[in-house]
Amino acid sequence: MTLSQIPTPLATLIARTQALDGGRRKGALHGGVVTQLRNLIVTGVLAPGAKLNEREICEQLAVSRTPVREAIKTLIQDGLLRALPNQSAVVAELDLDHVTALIDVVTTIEGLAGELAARNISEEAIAEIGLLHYRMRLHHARDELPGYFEANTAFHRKIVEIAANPVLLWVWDLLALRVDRARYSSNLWPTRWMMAIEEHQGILDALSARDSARAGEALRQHVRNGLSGLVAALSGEQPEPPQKRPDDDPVG
Amino acid sequence: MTLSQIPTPLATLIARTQALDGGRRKGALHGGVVTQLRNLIVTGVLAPGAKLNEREICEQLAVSRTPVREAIKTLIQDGLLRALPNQSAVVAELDLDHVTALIDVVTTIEGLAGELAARNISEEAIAEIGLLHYRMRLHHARDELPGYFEANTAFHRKIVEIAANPVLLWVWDLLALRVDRARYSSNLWPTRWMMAIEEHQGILDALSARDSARAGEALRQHVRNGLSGLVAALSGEQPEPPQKRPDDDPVG
DNA sequence: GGGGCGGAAATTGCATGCAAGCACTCATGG
DNA sequence: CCATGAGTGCTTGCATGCAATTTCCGCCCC
Repeated sequence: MTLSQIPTPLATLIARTQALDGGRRKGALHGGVVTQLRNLIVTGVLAPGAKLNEREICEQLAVSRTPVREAIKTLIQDGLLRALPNQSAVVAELDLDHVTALIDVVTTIEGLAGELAARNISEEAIAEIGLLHYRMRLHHARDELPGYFEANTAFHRKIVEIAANPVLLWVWDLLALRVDRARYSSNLWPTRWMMAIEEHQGILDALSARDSARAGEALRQHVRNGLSGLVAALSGEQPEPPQKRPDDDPVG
Repeated sequence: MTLSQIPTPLATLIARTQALDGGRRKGALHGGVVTQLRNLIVTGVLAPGAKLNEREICEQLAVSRTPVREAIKTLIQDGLLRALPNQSAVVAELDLDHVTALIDVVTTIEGLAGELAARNISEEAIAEIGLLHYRMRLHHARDELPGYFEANTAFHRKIVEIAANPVLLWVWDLLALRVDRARYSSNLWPTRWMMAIEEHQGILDALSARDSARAGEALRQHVRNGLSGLVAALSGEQPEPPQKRPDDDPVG
């Protein structure tokens, strides 16, 4: 079932983002296509298992096949797509097993980041983290989920940046793609908001105190809690059984 | 300084590997080019900072630019190359800082792998690990460094496989590229052989006993020792200080 | 002699053309 | 009615052509 057979939200979403001829600098197409497709996959607009037809993407993004092909290769490397030989790449499945597997790895990585960050952190960095924390609280108070998401990602990434370990940051960025994807495909978050904010406060405190062990442990707990809840949510709701497709229900 | 200006070991090495038209299956060129270039980079044949001229690679590998371009993009994703806009990709530097940064991350990842593996390990897997351990001892006894390298990598990767966490394996594979690269660029290993083998024995014992904590700790110690030694070696020899550039030394 | 500048060659980035392989259809036989 | 197989169209994989940008070189000016 290709995208052209459904009302193709792909088209509308891409159209809204103004294709990607904004900059028109020479080397911008490849990166632009990667970003576009990545967002579509992470946010779930392109459902797991969906086939990516190069030709269609070319038309929607108004570019030729070359950058699209390269972008697809990139996303395969990132693990967001699966490659089948001589066939369309498909959006990688979001197995429960896979998300479960993420828990241990991300927990470990973020724990390490917390430990390292607590050692290196400067007053300025503490202030930046605090700023992001309060941005999150603000978004929470206003019930602005997207803003909260963004600030949350920035908060965690900032900690990894403070850890001042480029390899760690690189790995974290790769993992964050998958975490975000899982996060977007679940939508029970309000229940964890309060708890997450308290945990963030604890992390901030530990970092401010430059307590390496406590920061690491706080982050591990926080990440494990979050991802475990996410897995629970996914295992409870994700089966998405009556995801009625418009061309079903032949009676109507 | 392009490759064509030096006796281009690239050519000879690639020629020896019989280009890559062996299989001639349709979808084999891209992967083949990636593998070729990756090996050249990891083994150090392509020195850090070297520019990769697409045209030259095309000629040497006897393929067109399309698969080469895609392969370069892939290697950029892997962090083995750095992309400059509208310029040739260059082989990523092998900063001491970067290798140092690897220590913490790889240590943590392998430690996690050890913990998980110790829980899941089957009798068959124990035997496989033991087999690899003794293959290493054999290669050590025979002073066969390449064989030892290979078995060593297989030993560590097998542990990660036993951990049965696909995300962990994915991350490990990515990190292994960098570790191998650093390892190839250093060449003091004989001094650590004996110690490494003892440590491997300890890891094997811990895994056999299904002692998760001990296995994790043994692996962490082992990896940290190895990588620290590697950093020490690199910082001692690698600075390649009198890498006299022909246009230096205006006195001469 | 040194530094700045103009132009040409070379290189990357993107678009397109062509062939091989897979999927889908439909007819055919059991 | 179901299984099977040939034919056709579509899709990917690779090769190649064209434009923009960088780089390199020689030249000119100071």
